[in-house]
Amino acid sequence: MEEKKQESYHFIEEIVREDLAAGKYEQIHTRFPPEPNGYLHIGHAKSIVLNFGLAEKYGGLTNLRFDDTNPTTEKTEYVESIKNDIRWLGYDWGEREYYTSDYFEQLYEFAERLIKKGKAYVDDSTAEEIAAMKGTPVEPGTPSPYRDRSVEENLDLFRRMRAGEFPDGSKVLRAKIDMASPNMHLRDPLMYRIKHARHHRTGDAWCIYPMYDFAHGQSDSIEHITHSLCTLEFENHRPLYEWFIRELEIYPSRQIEFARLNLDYTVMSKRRLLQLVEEGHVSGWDDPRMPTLSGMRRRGYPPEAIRNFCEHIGVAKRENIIELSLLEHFVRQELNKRAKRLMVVLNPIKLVITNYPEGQTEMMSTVNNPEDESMGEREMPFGKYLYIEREDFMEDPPKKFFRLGPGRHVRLKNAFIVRCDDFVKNEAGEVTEVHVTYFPDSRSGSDTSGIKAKGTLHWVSAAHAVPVEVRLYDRLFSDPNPMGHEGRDFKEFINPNSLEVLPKAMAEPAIREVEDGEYLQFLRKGYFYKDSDSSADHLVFNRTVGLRDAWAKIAARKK
RNA sequence: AGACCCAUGGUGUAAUGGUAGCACUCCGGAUUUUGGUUCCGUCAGUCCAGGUUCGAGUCCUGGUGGGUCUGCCA
Repeated sequence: MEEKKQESYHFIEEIVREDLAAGKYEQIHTRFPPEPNGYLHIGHAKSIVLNFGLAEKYGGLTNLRFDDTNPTTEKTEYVESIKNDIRWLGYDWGEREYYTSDYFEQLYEFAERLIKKGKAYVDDSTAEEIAAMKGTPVEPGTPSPYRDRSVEENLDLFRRMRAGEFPDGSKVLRAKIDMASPNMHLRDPLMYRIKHARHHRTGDAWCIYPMYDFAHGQSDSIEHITHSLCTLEFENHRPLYEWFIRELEIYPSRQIEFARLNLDYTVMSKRRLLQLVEEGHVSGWDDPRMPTLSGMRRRGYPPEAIRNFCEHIGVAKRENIIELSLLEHFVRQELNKRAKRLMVVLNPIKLVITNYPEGQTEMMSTVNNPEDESMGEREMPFGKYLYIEREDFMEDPPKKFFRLGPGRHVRLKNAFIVRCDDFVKNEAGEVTEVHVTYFPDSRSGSDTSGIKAKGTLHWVSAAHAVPVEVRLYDRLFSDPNPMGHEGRDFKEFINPNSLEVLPKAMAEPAIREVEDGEYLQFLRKGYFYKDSDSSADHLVFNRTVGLRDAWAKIAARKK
């Protein structure tokens, strides 16, 4: 018997399927509409995957549209980084790259149309007056004294606004809807404001700019977007979105809202991220600790992992905070398949093999990736003096410690089994050297020693070691929800130890051949990625994410 | 205070009136020359109160809790 597993779809996909089944559209058309005023973050990735993914799956199209209606915050620099990030995620918008600013003339014409219908008017009130007359959710607003200007006067004034006759803030164009609506967005919302500012694309052609509410839905309509997907905070805007479309009698795009992505131990708004950058809490938008796509790329997150993550978190209307461990799960899943294994000792301590001939070097063969035979093998030099991880030796180890301690045996990965005989301390009481004897007949692949070693250590030949800088990262905030504390600033929760620099880790010689963009695993230490700060003689590696670590859990529990 | 929206294990998400399932996390075990990977398993959930129904996580009513809105930002 074949058990058919019922596929389930999220509510937006359900709507799309119903619309398609009902023949409402021949094909769906979505759009990803960033404002070019900052860098994309993982929250945008959810929207990108949703919009592009849906269209891809159902044979539709997705437009990339820059929502550039505010000339004072937007820059071409951001346009480029946004395009770069979308491409990196693996999506292609083809020729469909649009700008709301391309529609300024059309939007202006829409506005005149509403004025002529008596549905829009020019208001000379100040911003403060308009705010005061707006009322509150429980008290109706009061109509502006300019609300009943004639169509002719409104048209004349609006044209003169466009012509640049009036200074910033002196006049606005408002939709004439309902000053008593319980929905504040319907209390004569602003459509246009005067801004004598240079726009990054239209230059000085305009001095009036449409507001979001008078630009977004209309742009969707112009592009014949069938499903306009946005986040929950626009829910209250939907009646207005529909009002403009109805009054203008233009293509009826449909707005559907879903819950934005939140991750624990970080913040996810451009404003907050900008603050972290400007105040120097991080090195930039692409700091590897940032939840930006550029930060994650620099840290070594593969785009496939981010996509998988976005596809698995679901789409719903309920507020959520997703655990970072879920994202890390997808990162590890991807990296485990792909990362080239290397041996790098992060905190070195010297290991001396007392019975190994002085000056001798032999090559040890090791696989580049046990998960992928096609990645081949490489040779590692082995000698009398090695580096091992400081934490792999304990003078007085507890029971479950499978590593080195006086009298204990351990396997040096892809080499020999050694027994610890002795160790050397300095005046400060720190262990500086560990002395072992090796068993020549225990060589990997031809072990006839019969000795069992419970633990396996990574190592690097001291004579061939390449010093590198390693950067370890922890979560940016020490609180799972830094924004969730009323009356407290999110920056109070910044984790002061989110970056740890190890200036002199010791790597095997193969580290020199690591290419830019290559995914790595430093054996037993985690996944790593060459940082852009690297130069030929100074290599820097970011730890993308650690390995799951059963011992760390046991050790932590003991305390 | 008013309108709109939301409520399922620790987290996220399914179940479209008919056996509450999946993933992550946690915990335990097997395998392992990475305390990794892989495999197996355990614990754990429908906000509350009524109602409709043979049957309610699902529908209705009322609560409670949370979110959004009172920007010439998007």
